[in-house]
Amino acid sequence: MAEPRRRQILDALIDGERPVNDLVRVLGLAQPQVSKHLRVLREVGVVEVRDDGRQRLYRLNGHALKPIHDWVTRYERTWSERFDRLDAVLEELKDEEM
Amino acid sequence: MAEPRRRQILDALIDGERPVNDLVRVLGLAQPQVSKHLRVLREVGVVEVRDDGRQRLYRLNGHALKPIHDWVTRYERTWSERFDRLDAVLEELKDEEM
DNA sequence: TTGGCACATGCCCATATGGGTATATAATTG
DNA sequence: CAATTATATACCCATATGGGCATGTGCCAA
Repeated sequence: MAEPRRRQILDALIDGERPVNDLVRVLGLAQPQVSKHLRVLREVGVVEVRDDGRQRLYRLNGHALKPIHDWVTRYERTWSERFDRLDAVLEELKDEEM
Repeated sequence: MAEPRRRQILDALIDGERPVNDLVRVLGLAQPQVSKHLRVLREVGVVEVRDDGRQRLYRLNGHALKPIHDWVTRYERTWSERFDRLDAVLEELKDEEM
C-alpha cells in the first residue's frame, strides 16, 4: 500500500470494478507490471477478481484497509482538534481526584 | 510507514518522548539501525527531535500521519456500517427523482 | 479451428532497502 | 584533559522490489 502505483489502482477502483486494460491506461504502465501489482493487491486481499469472458474485472475490498485505518486512527488525537475538549475534561477529572 | 520497525517506533513513542536507547531496547535492534529508521521518520516529518544533554529525545508528530488517515478514510464506506443508513437515504432520494 | 484479445507468468536487470560493523562527533564525568 | 556515554554516519552486503520483455493460457469471433 506504500506503493504509489498500487494506491493509484485502488483509487481507480474506488467507484466500481474495472478490467485490467482500464488500469493499464490509468497507470500508463505496461500491462504485465499492472498485473503484477494486481497480484500483490489480490494476495493482500485488498482487491478481488471476477472473470467476465476474456476480461478480469477487479474490484475493491476496502475491508482489508480497515487495519491500516485503525492503526492511524490511534494517532488521531495527536492532530485532531476533535480530542481537545475531551482532553480538557480528562484534565479536570484528574484535578478533582487530588 | 510500511516498515514494521518504524511502526514499532511510532507505537513506542505514542505516550511521550523517548531517547534513542529506549527504542533500541524496544526494537531489539542495533543502535545504528534504529538511528537510521529515526532518520527516515524524521525526514518524513512523523517524528521530531529535541536535544537533551547527550541524549536526543524523539517524539511523535502525528500531524504527518493525517494524509494517510485521510486517504484510507476515503475507503471507509466500503467496510463501515456507519454509511449503511446514508446509502439507504441516498437510494431513496434517487428513487424520488424518477 | 484459427487468429486475435485480455490477461498472467517467467526471467532479467538496475536500484532500493534493511541489517551489520566500524567509526566519527558531541556531551558528560572524573 | 582523558575516558565514557549517547547518538549519528559511512560502508559493505544480501535480499527485495519494480520495471521491461518475451511468452504462456483462456476465451471469443470469424
